[in-house]
Amino acid sequence: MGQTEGKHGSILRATLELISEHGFHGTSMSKVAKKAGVSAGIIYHYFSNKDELINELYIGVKRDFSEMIIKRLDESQSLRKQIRELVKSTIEVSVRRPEEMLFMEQFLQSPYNRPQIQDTVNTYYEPIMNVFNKAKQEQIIKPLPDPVIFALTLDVAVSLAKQHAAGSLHMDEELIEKVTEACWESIRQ
Amino acid sequence: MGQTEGKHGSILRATLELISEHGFHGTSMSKVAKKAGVSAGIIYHYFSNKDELINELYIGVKRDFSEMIIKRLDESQSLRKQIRELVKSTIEVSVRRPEEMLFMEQFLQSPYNRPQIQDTVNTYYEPIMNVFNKAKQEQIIKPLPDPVIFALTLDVAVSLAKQHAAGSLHMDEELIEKVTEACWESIRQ
Amino acid sequence: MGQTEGKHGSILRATLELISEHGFHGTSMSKVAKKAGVSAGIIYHYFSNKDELINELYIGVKRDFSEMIIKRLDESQSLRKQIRELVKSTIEVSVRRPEEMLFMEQFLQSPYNRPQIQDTVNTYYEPIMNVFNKAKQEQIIKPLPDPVIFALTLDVAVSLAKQHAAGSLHMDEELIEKVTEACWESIRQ
Amino acid sequence: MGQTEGKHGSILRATLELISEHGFHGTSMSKVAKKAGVSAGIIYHYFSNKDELINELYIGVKRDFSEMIIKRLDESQSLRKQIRELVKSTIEVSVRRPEEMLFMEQFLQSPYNRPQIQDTVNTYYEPIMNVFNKAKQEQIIKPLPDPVIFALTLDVAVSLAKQHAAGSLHMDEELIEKVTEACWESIRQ
DNA sequence: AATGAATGAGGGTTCATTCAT
DNA sequence: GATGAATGAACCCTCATTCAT
Repeated sequence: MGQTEGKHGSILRATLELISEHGFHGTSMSKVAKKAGVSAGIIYHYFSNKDELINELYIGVKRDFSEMIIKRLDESQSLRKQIRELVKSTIEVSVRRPEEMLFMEQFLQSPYNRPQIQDTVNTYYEPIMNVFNKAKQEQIIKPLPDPVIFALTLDVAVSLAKQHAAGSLHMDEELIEKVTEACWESIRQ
Repeated sequence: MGQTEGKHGSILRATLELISEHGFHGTSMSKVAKKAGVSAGIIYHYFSNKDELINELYIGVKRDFSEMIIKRLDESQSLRKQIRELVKSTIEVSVRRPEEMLFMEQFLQSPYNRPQIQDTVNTYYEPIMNVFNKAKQEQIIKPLPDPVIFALTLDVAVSLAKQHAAGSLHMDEELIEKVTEACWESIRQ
Repeated sequence: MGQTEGKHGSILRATLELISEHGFHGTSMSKVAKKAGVSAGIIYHYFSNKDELINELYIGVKRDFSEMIIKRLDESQSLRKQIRELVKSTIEVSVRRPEEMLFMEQFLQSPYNRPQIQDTVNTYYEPIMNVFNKAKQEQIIKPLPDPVIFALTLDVAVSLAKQHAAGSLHMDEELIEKVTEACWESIRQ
Repeated sequence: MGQTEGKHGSILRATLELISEHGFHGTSMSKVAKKAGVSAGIIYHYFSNKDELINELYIGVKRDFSEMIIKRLDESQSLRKQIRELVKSTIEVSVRRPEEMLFMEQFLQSPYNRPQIQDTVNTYYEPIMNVFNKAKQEQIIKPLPDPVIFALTLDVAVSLAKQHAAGSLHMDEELIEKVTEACWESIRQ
């Protein structure tokens, strides 16, 4: 792993794994170094400090997630189908990548989360926002504020993926379909 | 504050405020002591260690929340009305008590959260669970697993309260009504 | 126990038991209070501080031991018999009272042990010293300095009792007899 | 001192000096750091915690002592001479290295002393045990249990060195010779 | 005489960060 | 680029002692 992605990547990956498993509290720079197979000092060559390491990780993970979800969008389809696809993709991606998902959830509740970071990250989600906004304009879904639309769809998706990761719920294809339907019904006009 | 509730209460309150504002990482026992207006040592007279302090705080807050929500239930009303009331109450309580809400959200993502704690806490929510389960039996709402029903209703409520607290959304009475309606439509049969 | 000996005695006894079992490090004033069944504060009514508590305990135990040993002396017997009796008594008393013995051994190696304490305590052992000194004058035993004579007899006795308490050696009557003989042979003229 | 032996050695030496002078209670990690001329944190780079630091120190000192004593053994000599040499060496080494000797005595009476440590340390003393055991087999000394033989010889030696270090006895060459003779007579057949 | 809440210094230990090599 | 020894502040917690009641 360390060979193909370089030290920069090894450090990010080690940080991700440690935080997703042991939380921010249990993730010291020296543990990151050990897990990444590098010296403690070299981390500061690639990242100016712990804050930047974690912020960069968060932004990268967020971009990866948005890309994976956007990649599945098919603009030739109806907005209704596109929105349902967004919900489904979010669940599936979050279930398939539990470490990244758990890390993002922890980040949101941590002091590392600053408004400026969210501003950066939100730009990645603009294509997704656009789908919802178009649907709002065409009066296909309810005229609710963006954060509410998100809470009713994508936040629900992540919430379920978290329970799947915790083992308290098994998200199979059938259940994903049903949940997607439920989310859709909450926002449809 | 310290005068009316005693040191035990001052310590819990100081802990709540610090964690809701600066997170677990930024909440040291000495800061708790300073904020509570007591010496560092006396905390260990009331709580055997930091874990117990935080667990006791969490359990207490969780009980308060469940009581405030359950208090509003009126069993003489239709299950549909009761469920909508549950969603509304959860939003309103979470909006009215942002510190407690943020603390609980942080707790869930922290290493302090252990299964045994959730077992304890879940008993407080049984009356709420019962409403949903009766509605499922009477085929008023969809036959989805409990965690899914929760994700589509109460989790959405907290998610919105969090955005309200962050200032990225203003939850007024009208919006609460609309959201309640949306949540209801996601689970209705 | 607490009833018959009073608080003063309960505190001393609790201190003895705690130190013999857990050492000085593991013996806090609050543990002493709990074990003695008294409040932490009252200890300072009977003893001005921890040092005095421990010193008083040491001096008392030392006096008890010396008395038990001296009580068995029979001045009508030969000096040879008297000296053998001293060794035997020391072993037997130390084996029968392991807590006191272990406490004294710990005390000697602790910072509580100050020359002035030993001066006090040595007066209790004067009758014992006198037996050895008379034997030296009558050239029954070797003309070695007092501390050497003690090391070859009473210190050996305590050393064996310590091993007995640790379980690495069982001191029965037969072995005590043999050891007494060995000690005697080391100092006899 | 720190320059020639490195920080690892400075820390061990500082620990030894502090414990021999002020006991375990008076030896905090920060005092060790100050005396060793290092920061408090670096100690944990060389030793995983206080226990390991002290255990490693004890084992090292014990090995040094056993080596110094064993080095003087001459197997070509009679067992009687060898045993007398063991007693003499033990006294001399203990007198020459009072800090190490006092540290070892404190260690034995401390909670750091665990059976496993003694097992490790006892292997260093096997060559010494063998001399006594051969003498027992050849019926040169009494058939007493090993711990008793030790109490009558090596323990006496340490006991005398302790008094020498305390200033209550001066062990010169002539006295060492006499004591060696006395010890020998206590165990000879 | 007696309680036990309260203090605050000090305990062992961890950790982000730096810097000589 | 890379190492890992080194720092020192901060962490959680314990404890002898005091004092209002």
